[in-house]
Amino acid sequence: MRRPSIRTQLLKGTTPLLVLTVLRDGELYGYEIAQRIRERSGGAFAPSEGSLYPALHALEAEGALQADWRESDKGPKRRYYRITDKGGALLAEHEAEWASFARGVARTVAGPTNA
Amino acid sequence: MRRPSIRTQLLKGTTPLLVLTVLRDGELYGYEIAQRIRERSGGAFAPSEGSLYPALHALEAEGALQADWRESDKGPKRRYYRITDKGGALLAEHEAEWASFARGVARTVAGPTNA
DNA sequence: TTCCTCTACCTCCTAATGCGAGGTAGATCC
DNA sequence: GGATCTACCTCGCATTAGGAGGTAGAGGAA
Repeated sequence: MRRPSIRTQLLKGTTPLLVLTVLRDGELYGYEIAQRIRERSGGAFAPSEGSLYPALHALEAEGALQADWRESDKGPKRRYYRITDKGGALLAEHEAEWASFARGVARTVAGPTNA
Repeated sequence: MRRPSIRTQLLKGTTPLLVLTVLRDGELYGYEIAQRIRERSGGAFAPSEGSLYPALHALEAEGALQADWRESDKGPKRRYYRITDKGGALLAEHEAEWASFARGVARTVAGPTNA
């Protein structure tokens, strides 16, 4: 009954934040998004395809992302995603939530003695 | 189909960390644990009973917590929990995981420009 | 040609878990 | 008796990360 790693549970809910974050700096296609997240997190996160693609589709359905297919000269077609205004607002919301959440954890873990 | 708040998803996986943290400073019973978490988080977290009690039972089953029933002079019996050595180790693990995770998010969200 | 590999997309299923709703009981007060 | 508060508990739903498996194009090797 190995528990499925603490990390996996902590990750829940952060995928939209991470995806929107890397797309803030320009359009990318799926694989690239995963790579960027891996790079920028310093290797801490490596989203699996099974979680990344569904998340992208959900964000697109929500209107947070816009996407189109493009040919590649060296492989299959790619689906490029870019962030919309709505996505920008959602990103801000996610950032705020994350900040408040992380602050809450820090405060709780921090000290036994706090008023 | 309102999405169930970002916060609810972020919370996943943090309950053991929060519970073990407040118990590090002394034994408490269920309701008290919830109150302490609420206080210490500055109101950011207010674990529901539906998530708190199952989490306590799981931690106890894992050997991270030890518990016993005691009478109260002003209400129903209470179940007091205290942290074991194993629980201390688990807490350390959760703290480390959290720290690394939060660092990863911070790094990713931080800057478009990082090597 | 045929085969293998790499890129790039996708979906199904399982496991974990927070939460709301609902339920049991003791104690106190009107 | 009835209401209310404390304190415990469980059930079922919804969300979501991940692994496994599947499709398909392009390029190189045998």
